[in-house]
Amino acid sequence: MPELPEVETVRRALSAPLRDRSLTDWILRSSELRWPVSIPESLRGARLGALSRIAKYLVFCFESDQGQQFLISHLGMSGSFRLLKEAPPAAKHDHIDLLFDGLTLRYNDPRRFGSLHFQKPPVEAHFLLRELGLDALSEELDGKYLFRKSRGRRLSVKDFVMNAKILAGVGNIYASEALFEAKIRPTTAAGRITKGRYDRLATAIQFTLAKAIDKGGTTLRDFYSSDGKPGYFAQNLKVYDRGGQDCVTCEAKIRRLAGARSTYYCPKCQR
DNA sequence: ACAGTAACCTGTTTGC
DNA sequence: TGCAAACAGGTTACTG
Repeated sequence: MPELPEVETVRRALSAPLRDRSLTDWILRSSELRWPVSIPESLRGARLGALSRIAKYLVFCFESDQGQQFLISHLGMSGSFRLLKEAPPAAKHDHIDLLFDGLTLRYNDPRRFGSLHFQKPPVEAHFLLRELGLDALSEELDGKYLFRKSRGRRLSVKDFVMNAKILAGVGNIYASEALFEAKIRPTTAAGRITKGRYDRLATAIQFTLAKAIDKGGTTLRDFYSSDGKPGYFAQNLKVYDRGGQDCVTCEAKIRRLAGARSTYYCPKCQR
């Protein structure tokens, strides 16, 4: 169940091995993902150029004599890409194989909340990307941006930073973690937070995401990168999934708020 | 425009 | 042990 650092980890694992390889064929065992998948015939033989990331989307840029074409993929809650030298028989939920010369890229997704779309340039015109706010790691992100966007808004600051139209790439784990770093109570209305605190929050978001990427992401249950490695940031989580445990910096106990998505915070450090 | 909720799915954990 | 409920890292669509 990947957030931005996990998607970036996957991107890094796939980029070098797949770059410049040609897509020779594909196997579509099930097209029933979040949206129906269909792979255009024009992609056959196309060479993979850059593999980039926009928020939690992986963007594969293919080049051929037909020009550029993009594969836009999202892992949803349970999607994963495995890179295989010799592909074993497909297992349950192995929906799609993309066959490159010498390597198989296999997409598995039990819950089928993930997606694959194909798009001609400009890639950012795609309906899933069109309305995204700033990427959470963008150099343009600062306290001023968050402060300006939040004026008059009554939703919680946690829901505010998780809103992809405002800030794209921050999910439930890293929202809680960044708010702890910034010492901000997650339930505070976004519109009532000062500029100075948003300065701290912008810094905390980027710091937290960067550290998680350094550790290869967070493996709580089932996240594994495309080379089979887990992420090691779970050991660095300060509040997420730590309800009832001691705060790492004071004597208070971490609280968990149940809701559509659980929120964790320290009632003493975060005011 | 905004806020809140339901919906899309399967698998695992928790509680009775 | 069995069964049901709750929960899981995401996002869109719908409602008021």
